[in-house]
Amino acid sequence: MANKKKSTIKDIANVLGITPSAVSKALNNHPRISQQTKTAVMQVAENLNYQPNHIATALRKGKSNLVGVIIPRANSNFFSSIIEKIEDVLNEKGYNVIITQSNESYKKECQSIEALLFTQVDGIIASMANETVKLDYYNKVKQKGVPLILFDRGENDLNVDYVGIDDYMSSHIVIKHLVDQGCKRIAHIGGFSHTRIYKNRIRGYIDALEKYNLPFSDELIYECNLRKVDGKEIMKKLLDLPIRPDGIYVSGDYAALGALEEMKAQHVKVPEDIALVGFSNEPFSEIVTPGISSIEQHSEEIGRLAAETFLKRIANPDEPVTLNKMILDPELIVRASSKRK
Amino acid sequence: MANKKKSTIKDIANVLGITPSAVSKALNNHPRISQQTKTAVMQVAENLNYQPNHIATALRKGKSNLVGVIIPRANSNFFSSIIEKIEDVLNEKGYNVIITQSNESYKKECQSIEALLFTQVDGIIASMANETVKLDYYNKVKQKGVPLILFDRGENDLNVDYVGIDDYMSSHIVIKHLVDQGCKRIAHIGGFSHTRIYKNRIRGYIDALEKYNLPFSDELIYECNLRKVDGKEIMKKLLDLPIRPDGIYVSGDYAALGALEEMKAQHVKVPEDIALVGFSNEPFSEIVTPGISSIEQHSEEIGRLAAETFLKRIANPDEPVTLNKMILDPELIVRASSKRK
DNA sequence: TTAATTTGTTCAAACGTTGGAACAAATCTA
DNA sequence: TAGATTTGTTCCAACGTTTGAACAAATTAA
Repeated sequence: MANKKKSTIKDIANVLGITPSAVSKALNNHPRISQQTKTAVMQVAENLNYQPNHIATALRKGKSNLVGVIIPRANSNFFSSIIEKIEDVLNEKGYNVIITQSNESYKKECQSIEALLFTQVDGIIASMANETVKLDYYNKVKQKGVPLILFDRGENDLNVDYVGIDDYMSSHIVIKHLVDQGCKRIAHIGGFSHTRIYKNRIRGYIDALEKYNLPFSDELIYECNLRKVDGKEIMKKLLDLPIRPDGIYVSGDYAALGALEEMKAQHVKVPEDIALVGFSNEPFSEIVTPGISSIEQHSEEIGRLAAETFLKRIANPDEPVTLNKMILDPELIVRASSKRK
Repeated sequence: MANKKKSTIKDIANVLGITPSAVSKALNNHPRISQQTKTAVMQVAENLNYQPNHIATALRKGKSNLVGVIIPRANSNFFSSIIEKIEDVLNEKGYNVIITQSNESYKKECQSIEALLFTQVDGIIASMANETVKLDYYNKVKQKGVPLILFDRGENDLNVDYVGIDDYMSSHIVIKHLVDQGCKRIAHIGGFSHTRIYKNRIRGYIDALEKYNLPFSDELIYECNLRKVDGKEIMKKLLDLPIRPDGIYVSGDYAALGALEEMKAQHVKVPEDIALVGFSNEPFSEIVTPGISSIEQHSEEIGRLAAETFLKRIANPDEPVTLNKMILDPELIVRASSKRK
């Protein structure tokens, strides 16, 4: 039969004929407890199969050792490797990680925040949903004094720590590459510009076009949810233009895939007729034919930095929180979809 | 300035000049508390922006309202939609979900279990890592009386609730389809047979071959980690055989993708020369060219059932736990990679 | 009118752990 | 040898909530 009843610090104390607080101190390696009792306590704890009650500790200490992570959707390599890294770093320090998905919905995101605050997490590491424009819930987190770290999808106005890549620069890198490959008319399939990262990529795209003296017009730029279907449909419109573009820069690999599919369907040669570059280097991008060139965002690095920033915040709770941006350099992985030479 | 100090039940009691226990009862809608005080308490709670301290409740009640979910890797549509559904169902009932990834590693999985037990979760819903053969840690969960529900990657020997599809039947469906398409020599790229689901698929494959009087030999079957590279390498070996197979059944879409890539590289026509069927219907499977036929596992349904089973367990804690398998029917999505007619 | 019941609240202990204050015993200092 | 210091432990209150028992007041029953 399983020994259902859990043993507590009290049980250990009873066995040894000492007080619970002595046991507690022994377990926490308090300097004033003799080595002798410490080893005795360890021994008995082992025998009784003692497991500390984390909840009691949390109540007493006023911290839960839980960190909440909010992501739009786990269903991408980018986010799942960030999480993996965050877990690595935080588990090391005795924290557990609660992951919730917003599914790109503002409402679900608010619920997640509520739930995490309710669970008394010691901090929240989040990437905002596409839909999110109102910052009220995030402000609530800040107000409660719960450390908040944003990554990838952030927002300057919140004035908190942020980890991400340089989106503006990414666009410049992509456009330069396409220009180098001989593209003269480059379209952009972007995310919605109310999300900061997509806005920056759009800005970067427009500025880079100007820099290289390329034509820009409204018919060359689209904003969407960046799902595969979105890429496909927008590609359709782009192919219907009187003058087709000869290069496409897409802000997400799923959408790029959709675009690629449509081009194949219409027998457009990639990259000869139209060169294609995606974003975030999903595993399938290297798999499809032709492989899709894409921007690698160094997700592990982002995860590591986000976790470490949280730890730093916890260590210095009095330090005032300000906008603290950690910006990593993007890297373009060139594949067949844009390699003409 | 933010009002840092959190208000407690005591504060409400002080304002109203009643005792904390009256407040607690009012908040919990105790029948013996007058409607009058109830509304008064609600009012004050609202004013003070009172947030119940979940940890204190957890300590007092002996339950955390946290449910742990262990998955091999979030990086697949299958797992991320299961999680989404589990969250849906459990949030509804006031539970929060802690997600951890084992990354297919036994060691990481054990750590996850430790961490979840340490966090005092009220139950664990898990899908086992590929690597896992020893069940000691899962037995520990059972022994502690923490409800354990397995999905997809389960193990009969644990004698707990299990939700998954009929893997044996899946193989039969796939083989029948390939036979219908005229395949005479079908190979299988499977997962490691020490994992129950992969063993069942292998058994199904072998039995189905026999049923249709098709040749079987050791050179036609491989076990691997089902990553893209694995599929690619094994495909290489299959193409080097003196007599090539004319149909390939792969136990995972990533590996199927690798196999497809290799066939394209060697100018094998798919499905004319070799027909291909994958498993788990990842989003990219319909995207690539040719689209990969695949088994749809009804992930939302699996998630829903797993969560509901947990709730049932919690509601009837005294009911003895036994092997309780809930098996869903798989569905083959036929795409270009295997459609010859 | 008295006893029994119902209603609304308070009391007190508990959940398991922690940590500062208090205290006795042992050791050191001058 | 008295006083100061160190060492090892106990004491006690606290973290915020819950809950059964107790109790007084109000209501009902007989």
